[in-house]
Amino acid sequence: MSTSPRGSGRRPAPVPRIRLVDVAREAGLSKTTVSAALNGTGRLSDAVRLHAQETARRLGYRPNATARLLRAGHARLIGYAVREYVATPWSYMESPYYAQVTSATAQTALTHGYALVLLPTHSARDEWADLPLDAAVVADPETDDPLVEDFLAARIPIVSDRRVEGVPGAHWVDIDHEAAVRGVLDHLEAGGARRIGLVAALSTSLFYVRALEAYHAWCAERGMRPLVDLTRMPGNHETRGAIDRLLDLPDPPDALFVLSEASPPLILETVRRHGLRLPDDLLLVCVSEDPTAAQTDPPVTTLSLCPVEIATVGVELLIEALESGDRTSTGRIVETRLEVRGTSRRG
Amino acid sequence: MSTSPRGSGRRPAPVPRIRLVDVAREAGLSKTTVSAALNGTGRLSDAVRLHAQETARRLGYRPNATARLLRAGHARLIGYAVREYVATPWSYMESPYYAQVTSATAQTALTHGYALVLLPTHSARDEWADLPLDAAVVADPETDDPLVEDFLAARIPIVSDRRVEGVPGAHWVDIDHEAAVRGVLDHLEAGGARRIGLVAALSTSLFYVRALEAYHAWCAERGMRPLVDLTRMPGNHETRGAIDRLLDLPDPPDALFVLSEASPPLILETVRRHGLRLPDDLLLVCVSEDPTAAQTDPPVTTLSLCPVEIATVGVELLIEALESGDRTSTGRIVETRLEVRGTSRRG
DNA sequence: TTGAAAGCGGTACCAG
DNA sequence: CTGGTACCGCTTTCAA
Repeated sequence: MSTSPRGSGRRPAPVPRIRLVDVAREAGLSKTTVSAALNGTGRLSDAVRLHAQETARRLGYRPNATARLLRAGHARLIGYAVREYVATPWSYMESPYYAQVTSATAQTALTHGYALVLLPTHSARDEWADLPLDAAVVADPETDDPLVEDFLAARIPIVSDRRVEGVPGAHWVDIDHEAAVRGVLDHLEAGGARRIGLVAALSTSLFYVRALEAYHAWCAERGMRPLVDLTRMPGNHETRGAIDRLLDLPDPPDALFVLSEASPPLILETVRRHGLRLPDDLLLVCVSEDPTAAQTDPPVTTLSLCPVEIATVGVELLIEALESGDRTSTGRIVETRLEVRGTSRRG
Repeated sequence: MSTSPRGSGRRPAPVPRIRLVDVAREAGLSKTTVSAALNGTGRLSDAVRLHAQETARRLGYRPNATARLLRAGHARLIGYAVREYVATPWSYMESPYYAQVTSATAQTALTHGYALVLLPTHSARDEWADLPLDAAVVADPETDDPLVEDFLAARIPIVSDRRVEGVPGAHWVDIDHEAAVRGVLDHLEAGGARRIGLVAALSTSLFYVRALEAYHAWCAERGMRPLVDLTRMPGNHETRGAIDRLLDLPDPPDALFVLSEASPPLILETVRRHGLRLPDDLLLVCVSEDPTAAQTDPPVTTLSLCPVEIATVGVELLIEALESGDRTSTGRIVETRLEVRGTSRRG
């Protein structure tokens, strides 16, 4: 009989969970009527509606989400993966930058009625193939990222923070790296810097690559000798080593532009060990989203890559495409923001 | 006809997505056979299997995740919400503590084949009722948290980091607050502290409440005069104000135990503005998961609340319960860890 | 105003 | 070795 406990499953299955039919039977109504009563649809008499609702409540009925989704044809779920940032599969969360990207992504998705599913950094197809994703956000994809290609092949629209033109279903947000770097260098130059040292991570990350190019171009235009120290990885420890090397040079820089994400107060401490005062002896600008930058003495000037804007714009682009069903690629450039504070402002 | 494009949906619906039947028809086979071929189940001839697979590949077939889930009866999805930490709905991500809880939760879930869905801090039932959650992790629930009650009513097992005994479907991990606080105080006393000042946030959070109780009890046992400064909220700014007040006292403490999460290098800077050297003039222990604590000079002694262990144990408890179908409450106490570093070690 | 029945897209029995 | 068919739980015509 169809009323027998379903699924001769391997479990004891204490209470086989109340289904719509169970409520219907108990209430002496049909599935249809109960469904309509519970969803506020259809035209039912108040008495019947109330009776159905009451019965459902009494039995502790909860609709099966999966069944609804199957019917609805979408899950209102968006996948979220951070690529390339790969100390460990989830370490990106401890970076202020990604913390902001992640929370803003979740927030924006939510306001549009979508929930975010966290995907691991190294996710193969089978990690998400069983998830009913409507769309995906891929932060910092690699070039020809297989994850991206899989999503696209599955006709799951994506958004990434890397400009990609003309790929159907692929949307993007990006920043103008060159303008950002030049903005900082111009600012330092205006503050009196004659020799600007750059600390970056030796990474395939497009951000570093493009920023370095912009730096070299900017220096060349002025006949300024470039002065770069590349760490092998981002992070506090390596960054401090790089700063030490630069400041120990016989001809040390009078300004520092630190691209590799490091803790602002720690950078301050590192500089001070060399007996330098900021901003008098050295101008300093860091790329950082760490709010402590504003709380040190003096506060640290930072270049913000605007993770919140990137995430917000990206998700909106994505959802717009999703809900219009339009797979033509869209994209936007987001502005970076130079927060001028004490370490780069003299007098 | 059943072959007509489904769903006279309001969208243009460019390519109505390939279904299993489409592949079957194209391959001249039945749904069953194609399904078996693709899933590696059943006993099929190699020729047929290959043909089915090839056809599926050629048409770009992707199984519908929702339909599979409906059949499977579970979604392998775990909801994740952080409560009570409520500057803004997602701000917890910027705290090192929660960053670690979150990533460890995701990691552990993943290794057991579950994905994590981010739920907003203030989520009402309708925010997740349509999500096919198998279980949920609720970090820092409030007392009688409605979210918890909703999950339980929906027969969705949960785990939280608050001890709760005997509630079916509710599992927990917790730390021994009293032992943790006493451990720190004993350590400071052994280092020569005669008067230990405490900085905590005025919060309903159980952690602060229990820690304060333990502190007062410990002081009473020794006839030591308690010295507490409560900030209204956790965070760097308020914490520094509290430290300033304590150190400006006519009879200032010779040791500080900072419970309210604040950036270790910033705390160091604050103390130094009072002309104090660490650890000679002042011993310092902070509750913090911030890795920069180990990188300052001197490095800062911290009490770690072990977010990674809490998350790992919690998720394992949860999944064990989930997969055994056993709703009897389980729980575990996790040890905290005192990382003794330069600011509390003299000589 | 109510209910029967047809799907949503797969999977897994069995019978052939 | 293969395919018909029931079914997962719900929503939505459509007919009564």
